[in-house]
Amino acid sequence: MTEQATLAAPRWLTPREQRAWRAYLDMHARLSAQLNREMQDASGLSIADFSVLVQLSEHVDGRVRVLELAKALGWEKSRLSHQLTRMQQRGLVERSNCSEDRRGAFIVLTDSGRAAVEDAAPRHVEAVRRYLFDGITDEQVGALDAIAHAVVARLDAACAAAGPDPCADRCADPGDSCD
Amino acid sequence: MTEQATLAAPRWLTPREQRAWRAYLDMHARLSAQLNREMQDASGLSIADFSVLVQLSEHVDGRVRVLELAKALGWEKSRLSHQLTRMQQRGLVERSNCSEDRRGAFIVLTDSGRAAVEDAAPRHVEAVRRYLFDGITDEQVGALDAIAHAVVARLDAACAAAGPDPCADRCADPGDSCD
DNA sequence: GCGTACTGGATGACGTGTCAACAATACAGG
DNA sequence: CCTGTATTGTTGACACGTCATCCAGTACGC
Repeated sequence: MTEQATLAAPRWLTPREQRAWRAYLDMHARLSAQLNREMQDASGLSIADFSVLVQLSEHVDGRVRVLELAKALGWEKSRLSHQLTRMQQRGLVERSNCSEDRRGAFIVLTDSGRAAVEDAAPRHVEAVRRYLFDGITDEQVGALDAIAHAVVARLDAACAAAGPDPCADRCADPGDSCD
Repeated sequence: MTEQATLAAPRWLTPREQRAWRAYLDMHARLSAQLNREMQDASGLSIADFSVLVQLSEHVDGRVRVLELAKALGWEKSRLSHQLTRMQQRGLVERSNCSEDRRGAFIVLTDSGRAAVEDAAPRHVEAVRRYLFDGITDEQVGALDAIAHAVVARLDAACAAAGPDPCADRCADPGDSCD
């Protein structure tokens, strides 16, 4: 930023760190925009649509409870609910009620939804490879993984420290999100 | 994903790559959510607000043309315009017209905006350090930087290849975004 | 000067994300 | 059984992003 802080000398980032941080932000913004755009153009799906469809397609019967889905994706239930509403309107999924627990709902993958995800997946993998993995070394893949796990561990720790109870919505680990 | 593709054997990610990719997605989702939440709680600003304010505060007179700002942030002009509208309503910035080019507009940092960014910055840096840099080695900082630059270079290349003209809106490099 | 093309910027529509509140059901204890 | 509490899921309000479009003003060829 501009000048030294008002009190308690904030440890500003070193030039190295600043450079890495800015590069990281830039990378993510552009990479995610590009992946989204390509998927939208090629298959009419957003990355969010795709992630949901992938989860559903990995359940044999293509039928999952909402909260289970939310946990698998690492999303808040409200976010998922909105997303499902939109996807339902486009015929990608359906809701069906659950007889064992009448509060609950099953989300069901439609044929159209299955077709969409199967069409989109190979293209998406190619894109991820093209922009990311084809451009970095095997060592860098390892570094990326290590960094990501380290950061997630720190977030988990902060979450647990802040208050064991309330974090429930966002502290779940995403089983696996896509690809 | 689930099974092999319909045609032209898509090169699926290796387990290593899958693991890294998922970890990366998870890290980014959670890190950005956390940084956003902390800034919102502590200073009432979003990361987007903050980025704009930082840019403005780095111009001596706190007065920048919209397109220049958009280029510095690496944002589309429309996104910036919406953002500025919201920020103006909250008194963080003002718009003033430009006499040299009567289409144009200057964006001016208000006192309130300056106070907000100066309050938020040290806390934000601390958070970035706490969740990211304090948890990784110096080597990993280098790796992160290298990876990010490699990816951005590939995106630039794709952008240039696709058509030198139309990419204009999103191909600009962000001068520096925050911290 | 005049028509045409380009530029700077705003706007509206719509998809997306967060938070807070809510409804309905489940369940535990008295 | 009845009452309080926790859980499942939806909704509404609002911030944010993208795309397509529009408008005013500038620039440029003639």
